[in-house]
Amino acid sequence: MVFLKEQLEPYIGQPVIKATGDAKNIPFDLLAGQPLITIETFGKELFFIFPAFAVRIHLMLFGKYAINGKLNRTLRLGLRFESGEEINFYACDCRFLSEPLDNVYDWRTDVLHPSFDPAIALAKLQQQPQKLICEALLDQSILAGVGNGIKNEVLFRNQIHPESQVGEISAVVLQKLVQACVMQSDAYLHWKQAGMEGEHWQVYKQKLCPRDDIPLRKEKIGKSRRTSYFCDKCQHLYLPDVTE
DNA sequence: GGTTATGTTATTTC
DNA sequence: AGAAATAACATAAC
Repeated sequence: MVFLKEQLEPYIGQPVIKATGDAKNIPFDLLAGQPLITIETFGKELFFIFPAFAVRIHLMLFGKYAINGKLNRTLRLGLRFESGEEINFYACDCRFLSEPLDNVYDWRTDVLHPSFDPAIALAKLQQQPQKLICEALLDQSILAGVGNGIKNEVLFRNQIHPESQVGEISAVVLQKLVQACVMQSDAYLHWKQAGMEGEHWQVYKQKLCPRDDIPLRKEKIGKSRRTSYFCDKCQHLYLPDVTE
């Protein structure tokens, strides 16, 4: 969402002339005339901040947007600005927030936020020792913004098997993983900015392990059944010692 | 044409 | 009641 925020920065300061769409819980009439104070992001969420409220956008799996254009589908939320330019959102989740964002979001958990605090992420990971590492990294309350691609890349690059249990991984290694999530998220943003999205995945959506050319495993792991791409040969599995 | 997929929340079930 | 499983949403690509 940071990528989208950057593209929308020209609209900051402009009043919304008209708001349209089929989003529930969005007061389209109230939006008209409101000046866009600023735009914020938290993980995969984007916020349009107005003087007395905010509008939250989450693209989920299928969300799309068009800047100064329309897509051939049902409009969820469209904002036209004073300059005549507009932003249109489709198939996304929109919410109206009347509470200050600081009361709802802890910016220190957002991997791309300047105030991200790795010590908090580490502590939260250690509070869930039974969790599988592949699920823990996707937990938005621990590492907001980390998605399935970044999860797979971070685990491969640190040679950690996705089915490893958090409690069996040392603090030093967990710390490395947290750091890697930040670096990988940062790198992903740079790829997007360079228009080279998808060209830098080492394992995500790939067939062969780049280290030794053997086939990668692709499996749905854990309660959330999200796909993990991994190499059993390169990635070490940390499990409790069952020899009693 | 069936399955899968950058994700999360609501509902149902136990 | 509360945890855990399942459904729901919505759309393009393989």
